[in-house]
Amino acid sequence: MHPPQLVLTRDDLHEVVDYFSARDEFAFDVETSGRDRGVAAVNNVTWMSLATHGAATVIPLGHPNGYELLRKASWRKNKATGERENLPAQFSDPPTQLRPSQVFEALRPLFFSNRTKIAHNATFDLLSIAKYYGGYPPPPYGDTIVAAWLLNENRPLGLKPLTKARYGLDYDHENVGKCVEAHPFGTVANYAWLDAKSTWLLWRHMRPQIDADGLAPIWGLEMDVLDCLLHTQAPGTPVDIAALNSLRDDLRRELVGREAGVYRAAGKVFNLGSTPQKQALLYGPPPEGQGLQPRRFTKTGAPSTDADALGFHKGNPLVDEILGYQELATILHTYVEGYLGDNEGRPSQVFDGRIYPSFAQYGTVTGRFSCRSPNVQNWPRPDTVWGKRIRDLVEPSPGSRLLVADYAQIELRILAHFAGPGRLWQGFWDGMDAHVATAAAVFGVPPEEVTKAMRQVAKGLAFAIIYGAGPGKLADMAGISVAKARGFMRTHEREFPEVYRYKDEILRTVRGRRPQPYLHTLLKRRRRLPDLLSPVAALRSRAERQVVNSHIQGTNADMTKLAMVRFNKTRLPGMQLLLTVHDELAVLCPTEIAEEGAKVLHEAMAGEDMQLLGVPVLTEVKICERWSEAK
DNA sequence: CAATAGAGCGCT
DNA sequence: AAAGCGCTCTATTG
Repeated sequence: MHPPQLVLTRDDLHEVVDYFSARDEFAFDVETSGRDRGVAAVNNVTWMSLATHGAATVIPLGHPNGYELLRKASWRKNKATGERENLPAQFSDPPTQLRPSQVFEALRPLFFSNRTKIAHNATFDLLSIAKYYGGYPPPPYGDTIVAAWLLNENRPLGLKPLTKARYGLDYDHENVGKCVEAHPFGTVANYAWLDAKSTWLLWRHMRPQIDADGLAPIWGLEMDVLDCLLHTQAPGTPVDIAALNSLRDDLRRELVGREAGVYRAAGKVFNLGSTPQKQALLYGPPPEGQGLQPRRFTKTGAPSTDADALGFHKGNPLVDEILGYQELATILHTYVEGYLGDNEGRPSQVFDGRIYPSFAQYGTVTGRFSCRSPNVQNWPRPDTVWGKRIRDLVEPSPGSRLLVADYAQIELRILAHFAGPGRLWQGFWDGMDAHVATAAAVFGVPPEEVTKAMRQVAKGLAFAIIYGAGPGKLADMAGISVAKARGFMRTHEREFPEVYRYKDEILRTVRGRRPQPYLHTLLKRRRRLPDLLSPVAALRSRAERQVVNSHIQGTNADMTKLAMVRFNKTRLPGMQLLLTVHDELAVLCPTEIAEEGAKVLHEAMAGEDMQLLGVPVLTEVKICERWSEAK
C-alpha cells in the first residue's frame, strides 16, 4: 500500500522504508537551516523528502515551528542605541518529530545500496546527509540539474523554473527554501514534498531524453564526475588561519596608507569604492577634477575608471595612487575579509580551519566548472606577491605535500587537433613553444631569433583565434598599432591556412544543424547556439565567435573532467583532489608517497589513454610544501 | 527594508 | 564588435 505522505512516527518511517526498498531508484531532497544552511559540510538537515514510483513523502527532523503563525516577524528601533532590533515571527508549538539519528539510521538501507539516488544538484544533498553517516552514499546517482543542463545549457536550471516550464506547476511564491525556519510547519511540509516529487517527475522525463538525444556517454562521464566531486568537496580545504589573520593585518595597515595617499592626491576625502565619484575626480574639470581625457568607456557610455582606462594616464599622481589602492583593496576585500567574515553580518567561510568551496559541474555553458563559496578558481596568480600569500593559505598537514599539475597550452593543442596537419600541428610535434613557432612563421625569422615582443604578438594572435578578437584587441594586447595588428592577422592567415579552414568548416557544420544550430565537443557534449541564425548581426557575430571558443573550451573541459574521473579511480590512499581550475588539478598527498602520487596524477591527466588529440598532450606535476613553490 | 544592476577585478 | 566564470562595492529601484 501507499506509505504516509508525512512521517512523524517510527511506524510511519518503517512503512516508508518498506515501500522505497522495493524500488530501484528514488529522488530525495533536503531542507537545511541555520546561518550556514548553504554549506553542506556543516549545515543542519531539518527536512528530508523522498519520491519514487507512485509515492512521495516528507520527513521533518526538527522543524522549530508549528502550523499556526501567531505573530509576524517585525522590527523596531531601540530608543537608547538607535539600532534596529529584529523580532522573529512566533508560531504555535511544533508537532513531535523524529530525531535525525533515528531517521538517517532507518534510511541507511536505501542510501547505502545500489539504488539510484536522484536529487536536483545532488552534490549538495548527498554531502548534506553525508555528515550523519560519516561518509557519502555510493553510486549510482542521478542529478536532474545536470540532466537539464546537458539537454539545454541555455536555460534557467533551478528546480522551480524547470518544473514550471515542464508541468506548469508553480508552487513556491514565498521562497520557502531560502529560510525554512521562517515558515509554519505545514507550509514547509508541503514545499519539501513538492520538491522531491517534482525532482522525481523531472527525472522520469529527462533521463530517457538523455538517451534519445545521444547524450548517454557524456551523461555517464558527468555522473562519474559527480562521484569525484563528492570526494573532493567532502573534506574541504585546510587553511592556515594564523597566516590568514596576519595577511589581514598586513593588508589593512598597508591599505590605510594608500587610502591617505589617494586623498592627498585628490585634495579631498571621498568614497574610494564609488565609481561616479572617481569619474568626477578624474575626468571632471579642474580645480575639483583632474580634467583627464577619457580613453575608455563603459557599456553604458560612462567614462571608465578601470585599470585599463587609467593605464593611459600613468604618471598622474591621483591615477597612480588609485591604481595602487585598488590592487590591495581587491585582495583584502575578496580573498581575506571575504573568507574571515565580519561583524556586520558577513559570515565566516572558514569552518574549523577549512574552507568548503563548492564546484558546479553544470556551472557554465561550455562544460567547464564554476566554483563558489568561496571561488577558488580566481585566486591571484602564484607568480605575484599577493597571489603567493593567498595560495600559501592552503596548508597541507605536516605529513603531506601539494601536487599541482596543469596541461601545457591545452587550448592551442586542441585548436591544432581540430585544424589538422599544418604548421601549428607540426610545431607541437617538434616540441616547440607554440607562441615562438607562431612568431617565427609570422615574422619570417628562425625560432631562435624570436624576441619577447614578437612572442607577445604571437600570443595575442592565439587569443584572437580562440576568442575571436579583432585587430583592435590584438593591438591593445600586444602594444602595437591597429594597422600593424591587422597586418599580422593577414600574415597569420596566410601561414596557418588550416586554422582558418577549420573555423569556416565548423561554422558551416554547426550553422546547418537542426532544429537549432549546435556543436559537439570531443566527447560529444553539446553546445546550442541559436543566435547563429539571429537576424541581428551583432548577436550572430557573437555566436560565431562562441562556436570556435566553445568547441575548444568545451573540449578542454571534457578532457579535464575525464582526467579527474581517471584520477578518482586510481588515486592512492590518502590522496585528495582539492580543486580544479579548468586545465589544472591540485591534490593533497601524503609525503611518503608523493613521488608515486605524482605519477598517478600525471598518468590520469596525460597517460596513454588521454592522448586523445592529434598532437601530444603534456602536463607537468610539481610537488610542493606550499603553493608558492609552484611558481 | 530587500533585491537588482552596473562597474570593476580576480582567474583560465 | 574578446570566450567562460564569481565576488565586492555602490547606486538605484521596488
